[in-house]
Amino acid sequence: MAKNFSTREDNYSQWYNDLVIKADLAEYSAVRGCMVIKPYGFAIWEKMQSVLDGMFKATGHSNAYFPLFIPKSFFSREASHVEGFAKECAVVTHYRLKNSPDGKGIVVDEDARLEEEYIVRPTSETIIWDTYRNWIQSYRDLPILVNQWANVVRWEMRTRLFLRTTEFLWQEGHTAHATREEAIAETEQMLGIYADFAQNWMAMPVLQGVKSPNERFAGAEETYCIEALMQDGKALQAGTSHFLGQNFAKAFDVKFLNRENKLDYVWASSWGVSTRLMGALVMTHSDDHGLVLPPKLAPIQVVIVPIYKKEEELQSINAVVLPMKQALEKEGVRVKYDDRDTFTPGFKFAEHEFRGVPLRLAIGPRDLQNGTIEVARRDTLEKETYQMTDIGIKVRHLLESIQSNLFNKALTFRDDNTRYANSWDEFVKLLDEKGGFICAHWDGTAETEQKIKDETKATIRVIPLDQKPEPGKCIYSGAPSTARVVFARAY
RNA sequence: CGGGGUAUAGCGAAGCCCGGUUAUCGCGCCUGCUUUGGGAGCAGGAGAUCGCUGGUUCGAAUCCAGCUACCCCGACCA
Repeated sequence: MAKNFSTREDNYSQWYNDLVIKADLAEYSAVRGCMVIKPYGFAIWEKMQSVLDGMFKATGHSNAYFPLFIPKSFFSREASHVEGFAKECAVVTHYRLKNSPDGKGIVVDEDARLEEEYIVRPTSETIIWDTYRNWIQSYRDLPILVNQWANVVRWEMRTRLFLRTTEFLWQEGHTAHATREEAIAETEQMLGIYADFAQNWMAMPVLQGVKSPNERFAGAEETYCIEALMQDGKALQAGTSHFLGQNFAKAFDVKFLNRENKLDYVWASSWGVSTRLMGALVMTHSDDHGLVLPPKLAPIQVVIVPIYKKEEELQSINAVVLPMKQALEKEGVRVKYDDRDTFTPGFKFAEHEFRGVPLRLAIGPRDLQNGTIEVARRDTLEKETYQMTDIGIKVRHLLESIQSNLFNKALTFRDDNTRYANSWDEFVKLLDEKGGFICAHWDGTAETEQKIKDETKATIRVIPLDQKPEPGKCIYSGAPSTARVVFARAY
């Protein structure tokens, strides 16, 4: 499997593509820019979904579902929203096909043109706020805390598996509140949930903060984000949470009577993470031997490989493994017993390694004799032979150890690749030679940010929430600045 | 949309310049035997309208024209 597999050093983006395809996460489809997420890849996404969904429910949110199609007119209601998405919308114009007059194939029936064209949702704020108008009359109807799991379409010019596909899967939360403070609190709470998920489940350290006006969501007053650093030194936005102010309430005329019996517009938030997280997961931990998965999200946490020559040997191995597997499963460990007789042990080792299974247990005649089992961990590639007794406890400890090791490794990497620049020359040099996060002073203007982007391709990834006040001068304009922001080249 | 490239078996390639029987190789796939503690070996076998359409020719994967699709680089982006 890992034969003819690129290394990170050699060609990072080739390495990423090879990995996604050869680890069986996804493949290209017949549709340009759209991928097929394969069962193994989808199992990871399902795990992410179920954990996040639990977190949303635990904070009082409910799931609902809104239409895939959005009337074109809805989009023009909120000016900056249209501007942000107009260039990447797929549009439905007809609702019928007919046999081609020349008898060859099938054509669009021009008589079946839609009165009003539909946009395939690139995001659902407009249809949802049009709906909320009917749901909200009084402060007693608030807050509305709704999430939907859905697919969206954004017609990107260039696509990459998981990181940027024309159609992708995500969740989008849309909440409505009686006060500004409450909406902001919701926005920040969800950012916290994303950070928690990224760090404690994906083992991926993230910076939390807000976007500069240039990078803000179309229609938001403030965009919060979690930002991660990939192994090639490029930043990846892993999740966003928007404080929408009253922009959509005003655009869709959503008002409520407050406690003082006065009409007011509703305050809003929206927040989302997508299948892009899969790309983030791959690029955070994987190595030149293939995928590396944090145990908490791995579809298979432990694989057991029997080693035998004769059928009788397999029988005696089964007698030990099957009860052990059951015991592990009882403790909540996801175990696969790979007893396929059509592949050699060596092949299975390589395959599970490539697919990122955190722990591999191998057991053969020698182990049976000695009461031992060979344990190999994917993150360090270390192999060790343990006594069979109490293997359940050891496995659980090892899984925990792998989970925290992956996080610590990624954190060390990020720390090693976070640097300070105090002059323009230094900034450009660091960017070109090292990449990574660069903390620097910025004068706070969109013009300066744009110029920096034009000249270096670096953008302000995040203005950290825990930003420390520090007087300084903007690296580009020299104008005074009160604190550093984080720059990087990004996906 | 601009610039560059590619299209031959499930995948990756050779053949094309210089037209000539049955289109070649590796991986993968199928069958059998031997194997099995890091990607097994041997033997046999299946699998291709050479991207599409038309032209030149006795004869086209190969030459010519048109079309289509995909990839890479740039402008847009979670």
